[in-house]
Amino acid sequence: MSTNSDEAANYSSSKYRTPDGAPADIVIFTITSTPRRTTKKSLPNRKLEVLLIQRKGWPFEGQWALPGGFSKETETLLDSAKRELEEETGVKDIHIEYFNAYSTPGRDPRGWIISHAYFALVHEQYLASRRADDDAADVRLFSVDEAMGMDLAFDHHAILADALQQIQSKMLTTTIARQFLPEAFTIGELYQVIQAVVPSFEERNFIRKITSTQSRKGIIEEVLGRNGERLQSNQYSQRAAQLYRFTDSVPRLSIYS
Amino acid sequence: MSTNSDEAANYSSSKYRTPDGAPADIVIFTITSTPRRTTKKSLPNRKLEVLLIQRKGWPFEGQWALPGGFSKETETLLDSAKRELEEETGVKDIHIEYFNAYSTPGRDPRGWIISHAYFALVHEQYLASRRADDDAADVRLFSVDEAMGMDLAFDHHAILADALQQIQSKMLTTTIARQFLPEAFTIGELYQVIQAVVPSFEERNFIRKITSTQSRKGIIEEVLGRNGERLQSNQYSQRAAQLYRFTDSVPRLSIYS
DNA sequence: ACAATAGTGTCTGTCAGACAATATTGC
DNA sequence: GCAATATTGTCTGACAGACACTATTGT
Repeated sequence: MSTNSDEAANYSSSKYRTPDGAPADIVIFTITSTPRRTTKKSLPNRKLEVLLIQRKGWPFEGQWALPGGFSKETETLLDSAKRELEEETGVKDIHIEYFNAYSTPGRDPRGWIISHAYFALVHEQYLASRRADDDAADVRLFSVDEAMGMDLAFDHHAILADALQQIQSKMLTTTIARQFLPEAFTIGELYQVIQAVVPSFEERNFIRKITSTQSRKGIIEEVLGRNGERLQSNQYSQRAAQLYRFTDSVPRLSIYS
Repeated sequence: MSTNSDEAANYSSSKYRTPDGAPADIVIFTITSTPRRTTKKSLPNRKLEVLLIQRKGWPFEGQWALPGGFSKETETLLDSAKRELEEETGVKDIHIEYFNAYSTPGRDPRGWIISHAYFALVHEQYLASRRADDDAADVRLFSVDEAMGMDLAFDHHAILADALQQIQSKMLTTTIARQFLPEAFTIGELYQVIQAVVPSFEERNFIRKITSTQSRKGIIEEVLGRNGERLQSNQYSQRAAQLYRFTDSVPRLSIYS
């Protein structure tokens, strides 16, 4: 009876056509804040942005594309995506999530290449250095609206569209909003983050629902100081606002109950 | 300036290690009904089952595994998965959905093989022929509980576990229950299907919530005959029950509203 | 009559949605 | 005082959750 390695050697001698690569592409989202021009303290304008790179070589030379790179045999796709993310942004240990694979024949002129798409959520402070060298760079943040209107390389337009749908859905059904916020935040900030990702979101009694509705009360909690006093912030307003943090509770949703 | 094909030819001469295949594996779920032994009409027992095949050759010869097969350069992964699904079950045009990729190095002794996992939901009537030749077959339905306790080939245990989590989540947040039900069904049947997939689901006032709660009323509707009379069924009960069908409305859930 | 499922009555406390009103405080 | 945001008051109709109760009909 033959050993495994014999069989493997035997197997690999087959002449099936095999893929020419398995890259991971990453849709890196961030929310940028720009102060409003008012005489009083006010909430900043927040905008959902996505990081694109300008391609240097064939194919699609000069066009903007999602950052990505070929994965290696010795790593998982997630490792590959994380590596790429760190190369582009300099940060690691960031929320990153797989969402789809793209395999339409001919999608990549280099050959049979199935791309694996991740999205990552990065706090804007981590991208501060990037934003300094802004105009002439080959790595830039674009507003999502703008990016959706561009002629991106490969099928990256479709990938971006899918990623956007993902993040919008997850923004409303999970607590990923925390990825764009500091540990302690005000209700106003949270509301803005949700609206930056899902512009159609509107909830008149937001503060009331999230703080005093029994069924939703669990997802955030008041931040208390060491003496049990409630910590507040007046960073964005004259009147100080209560600070909250996300709890560890995982919301469960159902259309049937 | 060189043409694209020149560049492609030039590019493909690179000697990067490339994957040895990109298979699609499919977790095929169905819900089987077995009549209860009662003297009166009664609802059947429903059980969530998954289709497994017994491997014929190296590697993992003799072990049970998820059905799957290598995709080709000329098809998308979805096409490949659909083809495989039809080969195993004889049915097509069935709900099939991508949910993850598996790329841990060494997961497949045949080489560097990234597997793409789909789940499919098949109405039990389509698998009726399979169930005839039951015991000695190399293709069989297992209850999910049983399958989760087996030593499956490759990392198929993890894939199955992920698929189960997916389908449970989607059962409660989307209308995939329709895939396991006839066009017109009773509330009792719907309740059973949900419970077959999510055993912990329990909703005392189920009929009331789903039929008369304003916010949920849209997802199913009464089935009416040609004269506007309400159609009922007494297949499973002495007292006839109103028939319902799913509407086309897509439920939107949010933890913030 | 009875088993098995289908569906309604009723009650209490909570929530949703709308909008007005008040609170706070740097400028 | 004013602007800008934060937070509470108040009201009505709808819903949630619990449980008891009635309805239907083949066997």
